[in-house]
Amino acid sequence: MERTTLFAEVLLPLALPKVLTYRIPHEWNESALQGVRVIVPLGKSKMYTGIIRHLSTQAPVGYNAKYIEAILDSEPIVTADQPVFWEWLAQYYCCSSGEVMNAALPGGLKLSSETRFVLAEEDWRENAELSEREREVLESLGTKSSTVSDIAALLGIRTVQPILKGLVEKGYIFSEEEIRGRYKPKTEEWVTLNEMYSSSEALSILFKQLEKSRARKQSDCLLLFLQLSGFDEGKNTAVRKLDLLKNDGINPAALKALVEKQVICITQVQADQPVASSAIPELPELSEDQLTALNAVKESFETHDVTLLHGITSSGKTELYCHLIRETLLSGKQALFLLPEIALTTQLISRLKKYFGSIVRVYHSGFSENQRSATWMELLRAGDHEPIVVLGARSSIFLPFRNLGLIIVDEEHEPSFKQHDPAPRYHARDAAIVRASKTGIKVLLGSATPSIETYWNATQKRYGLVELSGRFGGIATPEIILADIREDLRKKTLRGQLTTPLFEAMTEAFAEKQQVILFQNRRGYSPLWQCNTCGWVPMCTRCDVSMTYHKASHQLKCHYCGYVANPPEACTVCGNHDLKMLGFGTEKIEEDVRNLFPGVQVQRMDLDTTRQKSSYQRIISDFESGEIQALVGTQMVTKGLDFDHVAVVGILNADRMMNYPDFRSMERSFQLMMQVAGRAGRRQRRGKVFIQTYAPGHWLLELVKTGDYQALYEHEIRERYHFGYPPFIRLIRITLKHKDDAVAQRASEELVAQLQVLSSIQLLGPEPPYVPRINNLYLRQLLIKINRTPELARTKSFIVEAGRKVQRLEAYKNCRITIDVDPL
DNA sequence: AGCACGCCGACT
DNA sequence: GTCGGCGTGCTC
Repeated sequence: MERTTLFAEVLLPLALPKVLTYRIPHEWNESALQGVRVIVPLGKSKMYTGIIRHLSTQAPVGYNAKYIEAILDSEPIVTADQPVFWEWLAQYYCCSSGEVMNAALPGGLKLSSETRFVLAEEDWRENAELSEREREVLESLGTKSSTVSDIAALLGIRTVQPILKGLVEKGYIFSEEEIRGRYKPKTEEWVTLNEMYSSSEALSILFKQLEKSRARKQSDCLLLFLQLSGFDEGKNTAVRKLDLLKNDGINPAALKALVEKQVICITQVQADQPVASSAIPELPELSEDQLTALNAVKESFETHDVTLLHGITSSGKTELYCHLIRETLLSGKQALFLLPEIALTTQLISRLKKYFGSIVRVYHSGFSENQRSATWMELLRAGDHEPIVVLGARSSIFLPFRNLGLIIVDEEHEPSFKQHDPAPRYHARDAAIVRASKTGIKVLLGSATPSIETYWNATQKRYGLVELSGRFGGIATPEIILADIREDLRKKTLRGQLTTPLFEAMTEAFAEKQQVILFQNRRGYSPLWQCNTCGWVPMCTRCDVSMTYHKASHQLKCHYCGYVANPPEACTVCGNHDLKMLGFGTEKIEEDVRNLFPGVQVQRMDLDTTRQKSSYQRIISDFESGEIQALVGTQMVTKGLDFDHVAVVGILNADRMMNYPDFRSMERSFQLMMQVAGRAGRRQRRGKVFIQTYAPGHWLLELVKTGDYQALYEHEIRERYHFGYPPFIRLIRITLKHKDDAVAQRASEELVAQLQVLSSIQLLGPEPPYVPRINNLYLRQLLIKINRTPELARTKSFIVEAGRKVQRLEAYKNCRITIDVDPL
């Protein structure tokens, strides 16, 4: 009889332009389902994990489909709506669905093969015709198998493929594909009684037989099993193998014999996850303001899917979120709480865990692949009404919730919600809103300083808006003081980088056993060295930026490509030894504080001091315990930290961020400064915030001083309207990279020419960005402004196609083009 | 992403 | 010459 042959369109986690079609072996016709994972060969020898998107009986035309190698799941690994969501994201953010899948699935669920080379012929030494390198490879394979990269490292060359190929052909080695799946769900072995022996009669016969064959151990074992399984009470429950074996006189051999006689069966059962205790806890009561706001949010959800909660720092948004989460869980749905990555490693987690206990799952890059895969599988297998709340970074919008009811996006304005590189360059907040809109999920955006776009959506009634005012628990807003750096320069009283007012406040704070946080948005010691004679500046050899001096390691580092060099003894142009340092970073501030306040414990917190994951935690807890009195850091010190004894906060150079050439720089600076200021004086007393500046009269600083978000919004939205920026238009940024500056320029001009035909867009550029060369590639940027048009999707595909057309041209084919939709 | 193929400089 | 770097194109 003729059997149907099935073909599967398989989505692979790669930047492939389309899905690939594979053939399904007949014996798997029944188990090949949409949404299950399969292992497929791709190219010469690699195996990848893919997901079946569609099944068809139609053989593809023009090529012979390869067979799928294995089916990994008996049930779909994704919920039905997920691939649809992926495709939407791929289209919106101009990338392939494979790239979205790659970002969505935790690593542990993406098995792939690794080619390992194994020695086949022990007597290779006899052969005199082997080259030195071949001998070296065979020698190392004598002890253990290796991967291609192992061998490349061993030989110190890159092209090892020909050598290996030669050895395979000559029969000295062979390769094997080892499929590496990193996710191993914890399983336990459970023992059950075979149906045959469920009656007392059958059992007594069995016992007699065992006695006859002197299988004493076996009958002991069986007896104990029956006891544990509650046989006497007429029950026949399964018993954990471990529980059985931990009793004296029970040995594995006896158990094995019983299994062989088919008296009992041993089955692998997925170990119990810390089962979500379905009890949904009570929460501390809300203040009157919070309760009013909570009711307002709920009311708003009746007419809006998305609501913005605008509440200043420590106005108690978290408690409100918790109540909302609780109500969602009570209604039988699940909740997702999105936070910027960095805020996830802090106190908030312990707070939520305290409230919700085992219902909470945390999901971000700090967790192992196995743990993340476990969370994924747990959500997938959870009952529709199982109460679960996931606390996660941006990638948790991809989790397979069965019955999601609420998404909270805290610190909605945070730029880290947007993935920068690699594709998909998605914004988790926007993606959450899209995911929610298709399924009736409610989204709550929370921020003390909402992004201009979000606030605009709220004022346009597209989103609901709830204002939460008043600091929670009677904490006073900090006093903000502008410290004029020029004044200290004139009087020559600048201490290191500290102005007199900041210095004095710090002195007082330390005397009163209070703590200080200093913020400088730049790491290293000094970002710029300059020859005092000729003006020469040490630059990165691969990028067009000056090298930053790091004193601790006594090195010059490029913050763009990571290039490291030794600091020059003298100017390489004029030979003069007179080099001066301009500008300052966190390292310099740390040194200043150490010099100015001997005896005060200072700690720096930036990328350089938190390379290992644990060090971040350690610094936080040392600061919390009071072991450290002064914390000097970059952005890191601004996120999600609450400390009780911070009397003084210093922002060391407000001007740099305000002068950054970007249409969002005022908004950003305002958000950043408000956030840093919020670290001051959490309880008991009013904290002081010093903003050091060369321009104390700047309008933005005045607004920061009064914390006037409304005024900032009014100002910014007018500018955005006037100059044509979001939310009034949509932005797409195209970056072209080429090793030749002129080619990059010409290619971008060609792209402009291609795009000129679109009537609904305006083009800005091409122009070299702020840093015009990174890693030896010259950059050009093109900003596309798209008017609000219903043809957005078509415009985007036109842009993607235009990019491809440019790349197809002979002269520009090795030009790299990246498209960033809604760039930040 | 990884791997093969093909082109070209700098070594035996 | 040929080894090995590097760019380019394809993968069902």
